[in-house]
Amino acid sequence: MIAEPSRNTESALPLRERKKLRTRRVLADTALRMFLEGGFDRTTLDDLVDTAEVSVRTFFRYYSSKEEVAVAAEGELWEAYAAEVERLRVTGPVLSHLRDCYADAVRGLSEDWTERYLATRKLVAHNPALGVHHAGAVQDLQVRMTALLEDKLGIDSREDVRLRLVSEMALAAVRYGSMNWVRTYRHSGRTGDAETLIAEVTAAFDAFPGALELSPDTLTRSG
Amino acid sequence: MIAEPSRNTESALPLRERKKLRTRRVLADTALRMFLEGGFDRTTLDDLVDTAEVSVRTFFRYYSSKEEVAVAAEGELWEAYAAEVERLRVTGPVLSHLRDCYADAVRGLSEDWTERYLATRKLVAHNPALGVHHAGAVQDLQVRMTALLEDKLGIDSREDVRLRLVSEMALAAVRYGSMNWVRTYRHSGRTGDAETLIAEVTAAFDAFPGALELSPDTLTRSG
DNA sequence: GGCATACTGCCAGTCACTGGCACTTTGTGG
DNA sequence: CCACAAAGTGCCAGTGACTGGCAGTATGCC
Repeated sequence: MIAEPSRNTESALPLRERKKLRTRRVLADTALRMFLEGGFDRTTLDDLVDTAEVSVRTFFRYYSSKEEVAVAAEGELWEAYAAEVERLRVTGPVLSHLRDCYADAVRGLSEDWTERYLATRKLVAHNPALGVHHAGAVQDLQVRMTALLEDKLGIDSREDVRLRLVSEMALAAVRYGSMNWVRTYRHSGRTGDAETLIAEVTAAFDAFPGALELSPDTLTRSG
Repeated sequence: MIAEPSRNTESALPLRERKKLRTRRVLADTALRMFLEGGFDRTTLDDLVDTAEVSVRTFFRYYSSKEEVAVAAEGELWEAYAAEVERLRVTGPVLSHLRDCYADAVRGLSEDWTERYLATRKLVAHNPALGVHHAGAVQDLQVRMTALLEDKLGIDSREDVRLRLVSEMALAAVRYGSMNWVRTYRHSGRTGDAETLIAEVTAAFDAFPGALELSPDTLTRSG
């Protein structure tokens, strides 16, 4: 649920803050590596904290669960996405706006994020418990984004059905686009790139009008 | 993830099966009652199984987690929904088809289901852990429904973006509609009724075209 | 350098969840 | 009616995630 601040301000912080940031990062990196190598279930928290050289108690001051540290990279994305939606003024169709915010958010992430994210997604794909946690995080984001849009547009989502549906659709597009992106790299050792991810997600956003009309009669095989 | 068979066949089963069904039901009912009265976190599994008069070991032969038994009523709905989608042939727009399947599924559930479902949703609303579990269950259902539609329509969801988006939209409508329905009864002791639930969800389904165009310019306050 | 504050580690505990084995109950065939 | 196999259940002794409390240590501020 909590993510690193953006990359450019890293070194201008007081020593204590830099240390915390570093611990946070070491934990996430170690976790990702160990979970990928030894499996999420078979790697115990004790193993992890020993390797990362912190105590169990400290671990829980940084991450609220074993699941959360595993998907830390994804958490960064959600933070950035929410921040971008909060930052920009809405012009034009809301759905297109959310599509563009996603692209901006991804572009603003640190250099090595793409690789960590791809690894995270592969991990999630192999583990049901992480899948559940992932679904929960997306749901949280959706609640958060709906609240942001309510403020910005001055609509109450309880009165206007469309507002909540539009954020549901946005997250659906994000989920679906990323899934396709991950699939591209499955079994290949290649590292993904951010622009391809953005392209996949954008395509999913833009496919909404067509999806509404999908029916067995009008079915063309290729779509 | 597992639900009771439909109501009409209950008594025609061998003794052993009826006993199992009864245990399953006792566990779900007891859990719902105890969690509502004493809180989900503060009620331990030991408390629950003592009251339900089964051993811990047996509990886990019926439900895979404390969370699952708490949302058993919702599990029944997902089972029924998936079964309905599997049963019926798709005619006309897929989204409308999924909307109608939902209505049929709800109508096919047992008499007291509505009340249990409403109680379940209130419980979920108060507990983050249950919210996460709920999100995971919806995600599972979505994967399952996508697979069903792939078979029925002969499309590969990896090739045709629209197929997966349509099931994302269906589940979004279901989520949103039920949320509104639950909100109606919040704080009131009244018990909800199934037709109102169906009406809310149907309205959400039908609001999709409008949601696509939602923009700050074309905003009418009422929607 | 001294002090308040924040961060960390250790300890002991709770609780969800699991494998293994012995026991009981149910359905079945002589 | 009585075995006998199969299915269901309970007990026990674990493992592992997570938490509260307290004492020790480091950092930032004067």
